Amino acid sequence: MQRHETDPEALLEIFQRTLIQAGIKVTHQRLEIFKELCKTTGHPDAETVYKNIAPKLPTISLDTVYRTLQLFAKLGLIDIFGTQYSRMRFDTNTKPHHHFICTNCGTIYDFYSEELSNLNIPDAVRKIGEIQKIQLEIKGICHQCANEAESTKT
Amino acid sequence: MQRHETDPEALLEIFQRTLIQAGIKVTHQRLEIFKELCKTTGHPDAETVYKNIAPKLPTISLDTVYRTLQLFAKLGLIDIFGTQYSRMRFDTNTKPHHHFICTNCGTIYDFYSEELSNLNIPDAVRKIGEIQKIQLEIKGICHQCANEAESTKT
DNA sequence: CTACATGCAAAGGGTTTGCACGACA
DNA sequence: TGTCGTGCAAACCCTTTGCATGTAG
Repeated sequence: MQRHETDPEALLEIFQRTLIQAGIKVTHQRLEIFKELCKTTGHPDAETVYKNIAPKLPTISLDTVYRTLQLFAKLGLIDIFGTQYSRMRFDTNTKPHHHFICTNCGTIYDFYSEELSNLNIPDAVRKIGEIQKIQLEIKGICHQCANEAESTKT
Repeated sequence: MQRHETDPEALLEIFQRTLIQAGIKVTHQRLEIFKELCKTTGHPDAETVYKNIAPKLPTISLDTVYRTLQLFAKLGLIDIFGTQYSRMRFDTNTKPHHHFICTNCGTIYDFYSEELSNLNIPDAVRKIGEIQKIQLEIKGICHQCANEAESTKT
């Protein structure tokens, strides 16, 4: 079962418990970084987090923010977008299509579906902004990687 | 109207015409890079393209590949994923949700939809690999950016 | 022939790492 | 008090840029 909490206090408690269970110290920096993340919407980048907590922690450094965020991700407290396979990728496929992204090798597979290309978009989205492109993004492990893992087992 | 060609020759013709119309020279390098992209699936990164054409163009350099790919993207011949907002982004939202990504400021907005969280995934996808996570990714311009652009016009 | 494209090498920006000091349990 | 976490600075990787030479039209 997944955690679906939104209550700040509940989140903080989960945070503390998770760290303690993992034998990791609950430092001032880690606490502030986590609180900052809970507060923010818009999926901030490391520098934004850094700037926002700087008033409270004047001596913190950007690399601590990075290290802490990676730690949180390992503990399953947060999600990270972007780095693991953040190299630019290129393709000539200009037909409407969707993506299957292998989280192991980074390969992006295209697939097509008329149904998925004609989805009902909730009104909430129009309140956010003007839509240019809609794509389904499916993450998983491609069979090729799965097979390689299998054959390496031996 | 969008281009939906798959025939290699048709693609090459469009390629040549597009470059000529834009007053851009059809060099050996550009041609090979484009052909390589047409041939490949899996949205290669710059280095992969570079390695694949190296046998044909032993003196080509990686930066030419980058420059050429950016040029193609500007001309609308290809799509690029990843660089513009490739900084890592973090969030604590572990509820099932979808993303609206502003292509101007890079902000990621979350939205929710029960309907969209229970989509029919085509069988073709299962042939690619094991699914871990399904998210809709909507790209566009958020109202905040649109408003700022408006007020700057003056 | 001339302007544009390329190759080289070095710079740039975001992220990661090694090391010694500092702080939590 | 011992061990883990932090800050500093330098390294690292991918991508971009400046400049002189090469080449398509």
